[in-house]
Amino acid sequence: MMGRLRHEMRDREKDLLEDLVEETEIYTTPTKLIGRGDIAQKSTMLIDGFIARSITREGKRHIIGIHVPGDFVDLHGFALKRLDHDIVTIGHTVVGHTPHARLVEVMRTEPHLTRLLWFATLLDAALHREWILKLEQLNADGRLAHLIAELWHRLNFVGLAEPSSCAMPLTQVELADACGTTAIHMNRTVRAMREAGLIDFSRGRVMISDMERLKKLAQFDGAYLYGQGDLYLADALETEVA
Amino acid sequence: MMGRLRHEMRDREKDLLEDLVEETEIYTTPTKLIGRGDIAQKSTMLIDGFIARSITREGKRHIIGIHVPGDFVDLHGFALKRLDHDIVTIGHTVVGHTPHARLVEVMRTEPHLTRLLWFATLLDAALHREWILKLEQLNADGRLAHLIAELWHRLNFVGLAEPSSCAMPLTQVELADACGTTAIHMNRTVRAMREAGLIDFSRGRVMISDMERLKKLAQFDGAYLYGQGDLYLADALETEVA
DNA sequence: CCCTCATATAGACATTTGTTAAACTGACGA
DNA sequence: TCGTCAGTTTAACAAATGTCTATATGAGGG
Repeated sequence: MMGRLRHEMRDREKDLLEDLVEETEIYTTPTKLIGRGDIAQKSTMLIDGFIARSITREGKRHIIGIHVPGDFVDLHGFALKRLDHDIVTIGHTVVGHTPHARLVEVMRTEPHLTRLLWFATLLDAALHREWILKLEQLNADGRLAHLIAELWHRLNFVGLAEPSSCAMPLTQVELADACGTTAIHMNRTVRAMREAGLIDFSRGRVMISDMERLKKLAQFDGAYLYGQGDLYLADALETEVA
Repeated sequence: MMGRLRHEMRDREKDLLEDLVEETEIYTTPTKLIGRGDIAQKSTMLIDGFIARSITREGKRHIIGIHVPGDFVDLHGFALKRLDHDIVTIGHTVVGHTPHARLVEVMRTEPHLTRLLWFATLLDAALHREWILKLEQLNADGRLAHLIAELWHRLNFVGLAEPSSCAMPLTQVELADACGTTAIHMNRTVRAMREAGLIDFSRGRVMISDMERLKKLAQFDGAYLYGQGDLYLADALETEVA
């Protein structure tokens, strides 16, 4: 969740952030990086691929958030004693790690970067609110459309989207878990949207044939993603340092 | 969202927090305190009553979060440029205000309290995740049960719940908006749960006849509410000051 | 090359939920 | 006291979604 904050950083902070990430790891199969209830000693930065936050209850898995490259996946796990959900990789994934001791050090010595870390968690919360709205407001096709539109925009923010396609390695089961429906109904939904000429999946990518219609179906706004220049306090506090 | 953090504070910080709140206001009718898109100059502390975060889209209102006394309602609005949703009062409500300028001052001079403010927003995010799960996992009766169980526990945290009842001034329409269903279906659900001897509403309160059955129906865990002693970083950073 | 497994697809049916329309209740002000 | 209005309740029907069962497809391993 740091990717979209880069433009708020000074060069020295970008260097600091780079230094925070170490111990790069690669996963090619679905892997649970951190489990619910674990007390993590480090936070995870997603470098390439996708990561889901998920909770399994009554035998069913639910995906409550998806991360794209550039995101700090479990920054909040650094402050809250134990994580309330699992962190699992999707597809081919590369992650870096930051020991919490390093973050504590940053909080002591780098107040401005500390605020950016805070803002990163606030952006997470804004994404959560949009997911709540998506689930309350839309039915299955709208939810799928919304998920695709959101991921395309977020990937586009970090330069990883094509004009009418982007990576989408989620299986239909995972799409269902993220939309609060069943795999079978998700299959119905995918088929209907494909036949309607809206989207198409192939080899881990999604082709978006009609972005406008997709966004309309999803009632997708995008303002909640908070693009550049939307950070308020960053400006207010900037004066203190300048 | 500060209520449950009080036990993490030192006396001086409690005083500081008290000082932050000023300009107390009382509302007896539903009032929109802040609107989506507004750039707020102050944050709102809920002192008594209830407040909902809501978004109206396509003529339908959706509630994406409910606050209880002791919560800092829009702390995030202090960092994000504009709020992504409305803040509306429910029933009889008393709020206090804190100018953002005061919060900026706190961030500069009170690092420990600043962290607690951060944690408060992280607890909000944890609540959001539980709402996502509730919407993905449960159908209407489970969602209502979950909402009631959550609010009872949160009110209990701040000493405002009776053993088998608590305030619940939401109308059935509002309950529906918070559970992602229609008012009519919510009415069906309320009736079924009343006939099942689970709950009963009367005069702005809900009686919980069978808390265990209610929690089971809601698959309610409660761990996500993060009771006392669950803050991790607070301890880690404490050593730095001691 | 075939086997095996995860994934995708499909049909039939049950259940939940949405929609529309209408009536009922209680609080409150004219 | 009588309307008025927000909130609640009910019924009948339509649409969306879940469940169960079964088959098809496609990639990877033996």
